[in-house]
Amino acid sequence: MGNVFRDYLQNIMELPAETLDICQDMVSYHSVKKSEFLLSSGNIGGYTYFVEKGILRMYSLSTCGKEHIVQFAPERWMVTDRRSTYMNEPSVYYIQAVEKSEVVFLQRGFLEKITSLHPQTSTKLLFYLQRNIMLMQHRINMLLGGTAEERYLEFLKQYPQLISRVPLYMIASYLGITPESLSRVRRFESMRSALLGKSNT
Amino acid sequence: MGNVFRDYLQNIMELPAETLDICQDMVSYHSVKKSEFLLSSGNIGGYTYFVEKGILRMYSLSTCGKEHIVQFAPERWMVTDRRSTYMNEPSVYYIQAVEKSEVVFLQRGFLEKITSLHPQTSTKLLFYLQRNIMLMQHRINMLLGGTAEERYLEFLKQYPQLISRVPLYMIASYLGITPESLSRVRRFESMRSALLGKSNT
DNA sequence: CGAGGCCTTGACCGCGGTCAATGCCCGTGG
DNA sequence: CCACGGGCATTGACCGCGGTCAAGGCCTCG
Repeated sequence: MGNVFRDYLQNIMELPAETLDICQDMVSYHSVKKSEFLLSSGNIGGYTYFVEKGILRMYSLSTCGKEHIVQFAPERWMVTDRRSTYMNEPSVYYIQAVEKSEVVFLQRGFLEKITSLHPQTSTKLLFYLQRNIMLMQHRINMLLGGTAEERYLEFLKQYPQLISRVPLYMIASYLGITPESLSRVRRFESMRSALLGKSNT
Repeated sequence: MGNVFRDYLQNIMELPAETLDICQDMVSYHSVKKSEFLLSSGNIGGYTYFVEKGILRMYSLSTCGKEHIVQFAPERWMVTDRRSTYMNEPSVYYIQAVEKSEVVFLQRGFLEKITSLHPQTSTKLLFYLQRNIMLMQHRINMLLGGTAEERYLEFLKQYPQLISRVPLYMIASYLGITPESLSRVRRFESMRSALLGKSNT
């Protein structure tokens, strides 16, 4: 198992090393190649994925063949289709590596086991989920209200690390617009900053 | 405190009555009138609201004065601006009664207290939050992909109880479209079902 | 060096937003 | 009991943002 994950559990989740050792057998460490799939639509998701290095994305495929990215998971994020994993239903999502990644696979029930072994962790875990919900609320708010341009600017603000690492057509899909549209928005942006003087360094 | 809430904690959350009694002072029961506000933008949210009867909605106001409904909370749902309540920041949301409602106010930290008193509850609580995230994932998916019509039909499927109780302009706002647009969609729907014969009873 | 993936550009078009007017329902008060 | 008024839903005319389609350029990788 990777050290990033150990670190995360011990420092962020405040989980003692011993508890972690007990659960060793519920986690495993994998290298995944760019574009490799960890979950495909139709299958049942058995794992939650913790990203040590790289980026995963979770997306669905609409009937007309379009990808909709529900979530990016860069370093220290977790991703899973909760419906599939917890309800034991076939997933409607794909989880795929955007770049070569190092990923910790957490077996279904791992987090529950940890909280039962060490109840104090549940506070942290609840907090993590709350944060997750917060972010999703905010995103819904954006999708409801913002124009293509506003959403793009908001994305830049919130995930500056991602723009350079994720292909634009995926970002477009995350924002709910087409690559063409994103391209137009970006042109306007660069024209604008050119006019205002090159105050961007 | 209302019985619905007691029921919910004891049967769904499997919380023993004694534990609940210890926390009595962290909850309070209120009747709220239609259109009354429980939280206004700019204030700090101190409570999570559990709806015993009625419907609450949480929404934001965009700069151009438009409402965006993040969530409806009918009977047995909880609603709160997690960012504000847990980060102690002024909220950007409003929480308002859609109809006359009976609401239990849970003080910040109530749920945490419960899980610390009775750790088994955390599993249930985690489950509740997971469910919440699941639903939001699904909604994001809809907002990303669906046309106005698809979103409306999906809403009908998921929340049939709400259409008759919530004014259409709020549903439009929840779907991220204008009332005019929703009206057009509904006309098409009724024309369609008229043509196909009145197989709708 | 070739091929394929990604980004951009332009022309066109349609969904859904905007604005304005009308209708409908219902609660309130004279 | 009826008249009035205000909130909500609907309709129509118009328009613009962003989607679609097709083509071209560029970079990377085999």
